[in-house]
Amino acid sequence: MIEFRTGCPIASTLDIVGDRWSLVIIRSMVMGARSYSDFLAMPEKISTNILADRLKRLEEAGIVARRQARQGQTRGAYALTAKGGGLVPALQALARWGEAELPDRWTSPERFYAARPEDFGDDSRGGRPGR
Amino acid sequence: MIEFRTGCPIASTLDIVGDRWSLVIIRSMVMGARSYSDFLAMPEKISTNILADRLKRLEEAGIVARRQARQGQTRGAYALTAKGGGLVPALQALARWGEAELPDRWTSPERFYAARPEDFGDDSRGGRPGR
DNA sequence: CTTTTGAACTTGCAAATTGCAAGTGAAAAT
DNA sequence: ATTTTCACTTGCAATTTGCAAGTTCAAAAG
Repeated sequence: MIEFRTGCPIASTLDIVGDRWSLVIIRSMVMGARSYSDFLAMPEKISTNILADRLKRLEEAGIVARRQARQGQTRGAYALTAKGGGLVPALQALARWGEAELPDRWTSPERFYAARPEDFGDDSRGGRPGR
Repeated sequence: MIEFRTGCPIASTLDIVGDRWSLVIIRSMVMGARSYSDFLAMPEKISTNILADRLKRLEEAGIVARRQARQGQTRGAYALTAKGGGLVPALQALARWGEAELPDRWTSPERFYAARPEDFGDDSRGGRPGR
């Protein structure tokens, strides 16, 4: 069980995703990452134990869902839930700040800023936008 | 010197403010906290060594400025710079997510959502809005 | 069908970060 | 002049992070 410092919505949100890796993982999911190896391939080079732990915590928090490995599927894939998709605006705001205030950062691809919370969750079959 | 994991603007922003306390401190500054003891009085109960360290790092990052203790002033006060004010939208997005998705969180006061980046920085004498 | 491969974790430990409690030193208050 | 308060610093213990090896199990290869 996760311990909230106070009832403050900001502090509480950070109690869930305010560590060194969670938002980086979620960013990659917004950009299309689905599998464990997709996350291990992130340029930031997360280590495997931390990744496994973060995925578990994010799943427990209802931000990420392990999609059932159905017939014909290779292994379980991860997806952002609707709740997780709700973090998209926060991620975009952090990205804008980084691009505006820090020198020499990458420019986020257009599809990142085009992402909307509604693009995620609800096991929406029928066309994810991103490629 | 701060080490960036990659050139990703999100990861880099988190390399600066993505620890357990920095954004909580900045939230309190948006809400009007100015002095060391204001921060120690936060409901989240930060410990003094962490607070001193975070203020130093945020100052080095240009997010917070130590206002000179001039004649007639009590002791040095801290203020958000324009660069720091740029984080307001990210904070508001995090707050909205917390209020929408986490049960029983506090409702942020109206002035928090009313805050705008331009309210901060540039040693703006002549009327801070808050209060 | 047996072996190999590779993706998805686990485990063990060292290093770094965080948190608590107790100082310290200079300015303010009395 | 002495006490109190504010703004830190210091010394550990506890937690978290990171690295390097395993381990497991399904699927592909032989």
